[in-house]
Amino acid sequence: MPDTPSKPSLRLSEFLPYRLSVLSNTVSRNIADLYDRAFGISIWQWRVMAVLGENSGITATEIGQVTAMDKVAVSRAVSGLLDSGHIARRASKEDARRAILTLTAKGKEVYDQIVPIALGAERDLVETLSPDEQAQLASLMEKLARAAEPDRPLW
Amino acid sequence: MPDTPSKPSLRLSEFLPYRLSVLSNTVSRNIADLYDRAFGISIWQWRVMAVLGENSGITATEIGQVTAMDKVAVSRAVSGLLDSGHIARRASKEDARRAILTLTAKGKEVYDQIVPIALGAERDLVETLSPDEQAQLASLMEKLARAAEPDRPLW
DNA sequence: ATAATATAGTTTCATATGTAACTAATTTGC
DNA sequence: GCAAATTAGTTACATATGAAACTATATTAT
Repeated sequence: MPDTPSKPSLRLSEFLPYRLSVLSNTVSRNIADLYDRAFGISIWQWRVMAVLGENSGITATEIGQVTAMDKVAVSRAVSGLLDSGHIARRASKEDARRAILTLTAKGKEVYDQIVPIALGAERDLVETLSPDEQAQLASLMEKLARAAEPDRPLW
Repeated sequence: MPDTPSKPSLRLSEFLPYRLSVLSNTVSRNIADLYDRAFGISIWQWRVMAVLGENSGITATEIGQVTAMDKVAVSRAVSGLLDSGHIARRASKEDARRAILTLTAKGKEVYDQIVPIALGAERDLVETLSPDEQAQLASLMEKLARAAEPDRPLW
């Protein structure tokens, strides 16, 4: 029996990269809207602040490594956050090329306000999943991330 | 016992929206690079072609609904694909505002070449998962998508 | 029939983003 | 100790993107 003409062999709506992209954009935009509207902070700026909240006093390059942002994106986010007074910068004593970044008091305040918003949004999302499913999700994403980028740093 | 100061209550690397975003961008960029390099087709153009490959003769607005692209993005992708001769446009007889879009012969050829590339890339990604895990992934993403966008069309 | 409203799609404008070129400081090799 | 190569970060330029204004057609209400 000859092959049936097998019309469309790709259904966009079931194509994993497409579904990932739509899901990710929807989720990120929903959350970013929250803190952008409240604090005028972009998604890239928030990532920088989030990293500094976890680990104060690191450099732009280190932020780039942790956040998967390229150095231009980091530079621009840092520049905006300096202007708005959310972070401060001082030159490293050991290496004058590097700049040590920290949250200012104002930055800490905003950070402390955004964290529960971000975590709440995440919770709204994952609480539709059972604890088992949440664990599955984490594991599956880890595997996919490793498959997509084999030389990825292990976090 | 007083609360411990609970340092960073948000770890970016474990924050689902962030992980989704990094994963999605990595995956999409990997695949888009393949057909961009080979055919000079952008990710938005590919989505338009993918929809027309599944369902020929629809309008820009319908493409936007199916692909979650806004109408400006569709308009630009369509414009580029018309220029490159991958799709054709004719006015609808019932409604002169609408334009009926179809893949040209050239567009079909390219479509038929990209489909296996895209599916192969998807397979490389998901074949690291067991069939069970693949089913879990689909189900989890469906639940998350519904939680992220409650009024989403059911596909 | 006609004025008001709505819809399909394009264009404009302002902003965001990525690549490459650049500046300044540091490290390496000799 | 110094020229060559690296590294941190910024700037410039070209392109991508999103929001809003716009054009043309179609629909609705009177």
